[in-house]
Amino acid sequence: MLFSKIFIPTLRETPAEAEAVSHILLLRAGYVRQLAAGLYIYLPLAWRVMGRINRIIREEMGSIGAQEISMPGLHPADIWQETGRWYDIGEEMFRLKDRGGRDMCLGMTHEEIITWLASMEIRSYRNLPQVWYQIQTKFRDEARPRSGILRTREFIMKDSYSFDADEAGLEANYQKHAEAYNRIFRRCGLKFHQVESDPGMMGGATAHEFMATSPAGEDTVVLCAGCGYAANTELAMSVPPPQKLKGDEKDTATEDVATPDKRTVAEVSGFLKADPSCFIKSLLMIGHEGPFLALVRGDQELHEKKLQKVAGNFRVAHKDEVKNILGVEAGSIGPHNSTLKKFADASLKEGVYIAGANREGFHTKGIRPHVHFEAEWHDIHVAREVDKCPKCGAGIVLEKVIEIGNIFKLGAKYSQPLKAVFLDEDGKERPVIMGSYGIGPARIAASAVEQNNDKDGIIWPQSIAPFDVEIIPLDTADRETMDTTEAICRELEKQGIEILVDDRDERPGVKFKDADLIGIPFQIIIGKKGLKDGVVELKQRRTKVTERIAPSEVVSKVKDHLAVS
RNA sequence: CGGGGCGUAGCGCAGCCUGGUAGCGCGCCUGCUUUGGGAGCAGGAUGUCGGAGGUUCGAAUCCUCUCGCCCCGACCA
Repeated sequence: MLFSKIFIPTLRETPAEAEAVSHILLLRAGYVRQLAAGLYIYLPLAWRVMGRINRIIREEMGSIGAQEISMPGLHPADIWQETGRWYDIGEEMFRLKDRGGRDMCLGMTHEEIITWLASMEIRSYRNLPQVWYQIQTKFRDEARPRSGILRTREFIMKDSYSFDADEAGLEANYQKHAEAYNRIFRRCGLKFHQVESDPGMMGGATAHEFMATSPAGEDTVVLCAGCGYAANTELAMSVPPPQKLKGDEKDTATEDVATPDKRTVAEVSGFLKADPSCFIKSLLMIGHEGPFLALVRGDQELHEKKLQKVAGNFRVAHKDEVKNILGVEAGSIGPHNSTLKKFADASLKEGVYIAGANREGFHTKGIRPHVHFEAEWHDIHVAREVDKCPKCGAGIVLEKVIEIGNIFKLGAKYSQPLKAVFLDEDGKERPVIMGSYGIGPARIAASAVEQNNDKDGIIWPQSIAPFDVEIIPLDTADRETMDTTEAICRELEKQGIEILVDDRDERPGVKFKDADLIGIPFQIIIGKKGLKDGVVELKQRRTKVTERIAPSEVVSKVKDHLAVS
């Protein structure tokens, strides 16, 4: 491919709206352009990258027996009404009416549609198992699209769905997908983790996410080097360090102390000269069944999602509600002498604590769990790096990550309402057991850029680079330079290696800068200087290491490099 | 949806506070020179100052409304 014939609008300066590294580089290197918030146009280079990623996905999906199909992006509402998601999902679903006034929506995922298909076509256990997938556009009216192509309102997703007769079959398909996903992300050159995740609204018991390491990520995972425990912080357990007592705590008696104008844990902690871990943070929440207290240790933060899982939907009480319900300001709440229902972090099961006295300007010392208050105990704190692994006690590490794939065991969650049933060997009708499995190819691309770049631009992993090699003839008017370029080009193409030739009549500096920015892993630089010595230069984008070699040897050298990378 | 920021030439920005003929750099076009890391010189083109309304003799600048984009948070099947 000739540079002059492919549209690569590189930018010298960074567009103001870009913040994330991948966003900046994909814009600057001429890969994408933004149409509106969360809507992107993929230019030729980006589309080639997507093509390579999707090819890897197709190969690996094929290897586990998945069959590619294609489903509409426009859906009738009634199927979504049958599963209830038409009503459960709010503004995130794009809804519209057709000319006949029928309710429609743009598909944000395809469980409903594929289950409808299964309900129509699968009759017998003999038809099972099936694994169907597609690489197709999804629509989600995100509250806040962000970070370039990382979170968009329209995006391509590889989604597959497994149909089995029983749980054992699901387990097998789930494992196959997990293995295929590991191969896909490894082949795409990503650093990633497979972690336990919250099944959330997808339903089902088991779910894992595939997370690419990146500071631009929206999620955080907890990783244990000791035993391999890995989980999204939304559900990751962790054991906090022991409480730091001063040693002068009294046995059982509680005592109120004046703490004028001190509200936050930090303020009271400094005032009373006690470590934050000696405090109970009490937060008033409004749940479906009325107000309740959430309790965490003073040195910890409450994880609202974890609490939601055990307490149901809730919201933080407003200032005036705190005053009305408890009679004191937020800084003076305590768990003792309160009759409200309480959810407490498990770390509060033991120890002696200071908490708000439930009267203005005072805190109570000497509060003991079980003695002075009872609660429902759960891990509801935000994991920190000072915490220990819940499985093996070793230290844990927190990492920012981008979600690039997920796998869910759905069970009968969709097959039941949509009546996707089959007759088993005994002639008994049973719901199909399902799993659903997603990958975001654009997020793979963005993650690859996030993980592989330097001050000069992108450094693509070989497997998903838009081209394998960029050839840079420095003087396009020079006969020998162009003859050599064409000869090398022909040989490389014969080997199935994809090449971009910068045939533009530009100064060498411009070509070098653009080549580094675009990030094709190898550059072959052909200039008069080198040809005088009978050599061309083979440069690795990542290391900037340059080898001077004879034109006749370039092809085999490139093949050597491609083989190892 | 809550909080913050920004909309001025293709891109990056200044001008706004304190109203008075809209500027700079890069890019673009022409010519000459140059040709191994975003060239030099000379000449040139380019603006509904996001939009609407208002104040004023006069608005990019002040006021009101509105649209869009970005960031933080909430949300995220």
